[in-house]
Amino acid sequence: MTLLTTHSPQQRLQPERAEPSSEDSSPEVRTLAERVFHQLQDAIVRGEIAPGSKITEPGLSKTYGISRGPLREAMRRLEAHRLIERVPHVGARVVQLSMKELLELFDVREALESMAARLAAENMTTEEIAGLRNVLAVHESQDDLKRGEAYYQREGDLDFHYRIVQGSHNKMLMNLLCDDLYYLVRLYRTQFSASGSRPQRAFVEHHRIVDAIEAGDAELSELLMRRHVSASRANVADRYAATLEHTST
Amino acid sequence: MTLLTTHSPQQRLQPERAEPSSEDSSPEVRTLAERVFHQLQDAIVRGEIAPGSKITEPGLSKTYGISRGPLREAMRRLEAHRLIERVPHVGARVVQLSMKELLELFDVREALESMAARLAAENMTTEEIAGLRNVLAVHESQDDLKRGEAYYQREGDLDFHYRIVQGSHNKMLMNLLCDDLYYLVRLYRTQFSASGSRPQRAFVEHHRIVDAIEAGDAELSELLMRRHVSASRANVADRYAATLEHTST
DNA sequence: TCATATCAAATTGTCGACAATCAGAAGTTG
DNA sequence: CAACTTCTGATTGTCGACAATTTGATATGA
Repeated sequence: MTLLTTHSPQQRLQPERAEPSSEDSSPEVRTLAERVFHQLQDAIVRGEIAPGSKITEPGLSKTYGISRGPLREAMRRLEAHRLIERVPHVGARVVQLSMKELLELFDVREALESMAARLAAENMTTEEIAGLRNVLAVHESQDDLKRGEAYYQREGDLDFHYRIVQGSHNKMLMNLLCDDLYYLVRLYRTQFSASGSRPQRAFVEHHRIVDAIEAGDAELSELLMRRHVSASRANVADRYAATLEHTST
Repeated sequence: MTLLTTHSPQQRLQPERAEPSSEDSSPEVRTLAERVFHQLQDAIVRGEIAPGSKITEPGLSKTYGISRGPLREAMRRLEAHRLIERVPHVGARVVQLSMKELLELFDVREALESMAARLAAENMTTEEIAGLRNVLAVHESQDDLKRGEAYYQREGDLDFHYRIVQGSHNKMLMNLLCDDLYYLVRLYRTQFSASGSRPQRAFVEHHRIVDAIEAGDAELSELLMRRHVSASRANVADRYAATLEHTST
């Protein structure tokens, strides 16, 4: 399923673009380093490269058919995004997640996303709010169809948070959350594979948040988003504690 | 007190460096790419490389006496830290700051540092708190000596915030604030060179925050830190507005 | 048998050279 | 004289090769 883009000696930047799903060519795929960065990012987040596994430059170089130069630049970017860990003269491996770090990530998200919700209540346009409501509608209908299924709920949930961050109109916040942390969130979700969680309650919370944003109530938006993330964190922590007790007892 | 690990038996580059201020050799200077990354980071933050100026690979390569390979990796890291901006096939330039982005940075700091203060109140050890108080003492004595002077107050202020973030014992928070944002804060301070600000009031606020942390009052610590950062932001915004009116009127 | 020292294979770090692309100067034409 | 085209110079992107370092395996000794 991994679409291998054969180098295409001709065809520099044909205006034809058909793939709607693969978004690896929209922003910056004019260089090999950028392309392999996005490919590796996807592969890691999807779990196609095992977490904790060592990745070697000659190996990847051969796999992706490029030289080690651009590859190393891509790895440097992955390192900066905390998706891989490197040790000089030793090598790199896909980041390995601990429950402690996952909870740390939730704390950071709570801080940043509550701020995002506050700013969104102040700055979001009516069009953006409409789009946000639409996301909730799609989200909900899909949940009607397949209620236990968590996959679509997954992306829908991220899409919801994503749009609120965009609505903050704060570029720095957008970069931090969307470019850095959300990839980590996806990684954690695939690694702790299940962690499906409280869909109904999350729905209600999402709606309340949008209501507050639409009303322009910055304080309430912030508070609700803080609680929403905090509840997710508590849910994950509880499940983890239950797992521990279950195995030990 | 930064432990210098003298490695280099050959020592190709500068045989001796006596600068006590340059702390470029503590964590990871085993490779040229790491070294030039820290050197460039310092040079940019200090304003030695003009903001907005275009930086060219052959130029830097010659300046630092290394090949373009490691240099490009260093630049990729600088790009990830938002200290330079790159355009494929065109070039890179030192980031140019706008007041809008500075205010955005303050919003992000407000969110993250208030969370850090909350966690610090819960997790900081007595030794760490003692160190924090010591920073305030040094801070204050220097202010007694040279009250108008803002330079030492500068670093002292950052040191204060730095230690609280460390005290949160949240690695992700530490990385985000200390490795990414604080370099941006320094850069903004040198670019908006003055922005000396309300030292007395900041002193009081710092003390109150430490009091709350020492008392283990997480909620209060968070609130005070939020107000502290918010006040700094307002101060900068006011000065900027005044500057605008002054020039236009 | 276990511990230590030596060594070899593989991997990472670095370099110089070539190809692709862009920005600006020069020239041409209406 | 202005606008467009062409071209040249420089810069960026990519590659393959060499040097430096690490890891694990082998051999040696107590």
